[in-house]
Amino acid sequence: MLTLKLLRENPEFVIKKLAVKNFDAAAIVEKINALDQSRRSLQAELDSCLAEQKKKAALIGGLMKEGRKEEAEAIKAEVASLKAKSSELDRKSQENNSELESLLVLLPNIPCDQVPEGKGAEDNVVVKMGNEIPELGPDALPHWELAKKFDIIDFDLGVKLTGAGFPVYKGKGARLQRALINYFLDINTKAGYLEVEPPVMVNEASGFGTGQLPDKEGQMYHANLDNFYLVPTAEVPVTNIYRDVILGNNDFPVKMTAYTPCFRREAGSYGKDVRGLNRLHQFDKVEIVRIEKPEDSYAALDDMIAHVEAIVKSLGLPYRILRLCGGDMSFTSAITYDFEVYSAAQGRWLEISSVSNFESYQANRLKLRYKDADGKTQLAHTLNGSSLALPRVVAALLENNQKDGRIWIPEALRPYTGFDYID
RNA sequence: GGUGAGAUGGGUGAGUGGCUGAAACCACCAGUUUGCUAAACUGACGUACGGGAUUACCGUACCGGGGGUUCGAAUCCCCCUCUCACCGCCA
Repeated sequence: MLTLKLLRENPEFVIKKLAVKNFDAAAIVEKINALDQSRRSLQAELDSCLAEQKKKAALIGGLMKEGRKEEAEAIKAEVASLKAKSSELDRKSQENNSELESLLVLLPNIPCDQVPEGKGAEDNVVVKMGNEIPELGPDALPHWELAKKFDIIDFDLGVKLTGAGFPVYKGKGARLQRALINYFLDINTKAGYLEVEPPVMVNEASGFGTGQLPDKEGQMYHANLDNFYLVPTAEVPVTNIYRDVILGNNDFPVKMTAYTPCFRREAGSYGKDVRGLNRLHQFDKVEIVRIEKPEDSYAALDDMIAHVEAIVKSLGLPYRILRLCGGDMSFTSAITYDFEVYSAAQGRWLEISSVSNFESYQANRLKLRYKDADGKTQLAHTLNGSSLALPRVVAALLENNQKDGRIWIPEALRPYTGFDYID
């Protein structure tokens, strides 16, 4: 959520910036500011009415004790009429504020200055590329064929047990998953991220805190008997650790990492782009989350990007880093960098990480604040990124490293897998 | 699943109708004392919104959440949620 203060003090700025996200905010901003205005005047009126009510009611006890019954009764009558007035004002202001609130959540986060303009994926800017794209022979197979050939991932069995998008990893396939998770967690903790193992189901308040609810309700699996949601990413439980928290000025930086399975309904996405590991309903991901002071958040973002890049580099996968354009960014993000790896047999770039700074947008919803050096309470900044999401890493590893009838495991990973190749 | 107890500020915990935005203690913060540490003493110590000469100040709301009774509710009533304990079951 954007803050009312910003909208009130700098509406033109907000409108201009949201245009970068192709969002026409003019009408909403104007409405919000009108409602904000009435919110304040209603509250001022209500407060003074309540103050008078309170003062008068307090007199009654004393008058009764002194036996001045008639005076007491007179005041009672006055209070009664004040009460009628204040409850009417209260009703009005509640109505006003809930309308305000419902408009406020419609506004996406404003993109920061570096975000390029653009409509969609084709307008994203490639800021960096690394590692070589391998030359594969004409008999190279896509990963779903390789998975079958080596019997390491069984999509059909997943269909039997659950449904499409819930693969079963077997043998070296399963071991590879475990190796990648441990490898990523080890790198992250070495870089100072605290390892956290959170619940994979969250309550409604947590879903709201990070912005999945109410807008993306249909994208999460819902355990309706208990009203819990299966997490679509570790970002949700991990960031919510700091919901309703006021940090001290010296509690920074907060750096956390977590592995969780992620569950996504992916309602409405079908077709060839979702084949094999490209898009799943359940997948494994290691996430990093940071909470920073506003003045430090962009340095933290750079640090996270370098960190994720080092991991991708170490796996030897050809990668590129994209700065997403306004039209392709998420609702809540101020800036997002996507990491993609090249999956050679498919001939496609696959997104394996998304690193974002949310500035104070999430923090405002989460009520995540800190006391600055002057003792003032301010909203903190939140950031997160995948480091990394497994399935597409696996897809690219399988496809790019097929050679001589084997799939070769990158050096860095071998201590974790315990084998050098899959055959 | 059964039974019972409970939810008060960062923590422990007092408070059964007005003098309680809330005792006391602990923790935290600032200061004094001190060779250092510790201890002792002094002071400050919730959040949000609003008003305002916009760091002093004032008002209102908040004692799990919602509703009700009353001139007045942390305190009485109703509903909901959650937590804990014991029993049963169980990785």
